[in-house]
Amino acid sequence: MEQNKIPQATAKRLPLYYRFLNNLHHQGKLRVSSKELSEAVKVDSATIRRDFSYFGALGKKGYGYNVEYLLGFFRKTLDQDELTEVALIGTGNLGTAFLHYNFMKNNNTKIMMAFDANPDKVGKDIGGVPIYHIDDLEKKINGVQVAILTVPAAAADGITNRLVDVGISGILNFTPARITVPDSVRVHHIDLAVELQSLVYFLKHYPLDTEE
Amino acid sequence: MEQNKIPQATAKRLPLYYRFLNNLHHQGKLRVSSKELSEAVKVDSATIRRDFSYFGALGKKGYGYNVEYLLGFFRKTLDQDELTEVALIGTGNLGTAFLHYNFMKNNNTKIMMAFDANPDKVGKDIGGVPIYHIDDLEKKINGVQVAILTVPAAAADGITNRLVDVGISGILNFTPARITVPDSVRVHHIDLAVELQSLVYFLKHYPLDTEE
DNA sequence: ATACAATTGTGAAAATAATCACGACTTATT
DNA sequence: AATAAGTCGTGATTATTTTCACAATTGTAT
Repeated sequence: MEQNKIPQATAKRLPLYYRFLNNLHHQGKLRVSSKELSEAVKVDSATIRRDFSYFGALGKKGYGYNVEYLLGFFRKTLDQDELTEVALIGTGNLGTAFLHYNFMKNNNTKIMMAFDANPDKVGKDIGGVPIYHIDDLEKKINGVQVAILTVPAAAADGITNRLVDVGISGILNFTPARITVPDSVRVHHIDLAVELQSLVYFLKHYPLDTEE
Repeated sequence: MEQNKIPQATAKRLPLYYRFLNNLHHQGKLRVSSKELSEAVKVDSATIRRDFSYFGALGKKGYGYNVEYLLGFFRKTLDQDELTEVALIGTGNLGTAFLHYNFMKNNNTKIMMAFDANPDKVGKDIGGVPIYHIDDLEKKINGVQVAILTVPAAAADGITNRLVDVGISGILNFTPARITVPDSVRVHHIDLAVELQSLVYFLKHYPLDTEE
């Protein structure tokens, strides 16, 4: 389960590579070079070759990479044969956007259930995902390892604690709150206001002609 | 407009610091140490001190940082006295989430207008933001520097080209498409499926007890 | 067969970022 | 005053990530 020593920066790019390889495969493309892939995903070609090299020699010199082979390899590496079950907490607009997003298309990842505090929403479903009341979190979540947190900031800490207690492994946190969890739980923060503000800062302070 | 040499990693954290300083200020806190701030924003305290040090000596040894002073300093540094106007393209669930988000609360950033292809939405407004037809993009967008792109992937390239032609400076891209722009335009990609997939990968392949 | 063009995989170098660790200074306490 | 406790700012170090650049290999064309 661990082919160790893959740099984090590389690991973060793997799902991106995987999706584009899927696209290429659907387009019927048989081979691809790091240069082509580079133009598609906007990552330097040397970086792509380096990333791939952590998994061994996946390509052929003078030829490039066989799309089908590479795709198969990444499917295994990204555990795409095993379904990952996800719960979504908070069915506001952002949460609803996730419920309509078909993660199964490219990734073997499925939102199994959603929770909300609003009784009008409970019992219905969105995008085929049933909505339960947040009070029933402990009763229903049984075994789900990953949670997407799209609740109001004020509710973030309370729900986080309940998720931790119920044994969640990972949380994708879209609230502005920087939640506190034990070391055994992994949290990725995506802070929409920070992202916007950060883009603005770069625009104003960095030359309009270079890097990233 | 450029106090150069701020590392990108630091620049990305500035909006986060700014928001938490705002919180502290609202709570009536007068001083704060890098250690306290560290616990709140989940960034190592040495990193925080280093980040601040790029702007000079903002704190006092043995004391910490004066919240009000630091807040004022960051307000200037982040150009919070100048309004940043934003346009949002695509008022699906994700776009609507942004329209309800009050960026003005902490940041002097405002979504001035939204665009959509659906005639049923055109002419209405969401969260006080008027919705125009996407065909009127060139007519209406006049002068706006930043766009948030929350359209279906298939529409991303076409709209990007139109935004570039109309002289946009920055795009916050939420579509899975890796859009192509000239060097004079800055794009930040936030790819929801990749974020989710990447979290799952880390869970399965990295020891449940260490870093980040 | 041979030559040419394309493209990988990777050692080495460079760039970027995080962390350690401590001297210097500030405030609080006795 | 003197001492103790707290905290910054930063030189130095370490870690991580990106990029360069090229020998080795492959496929294609003649």
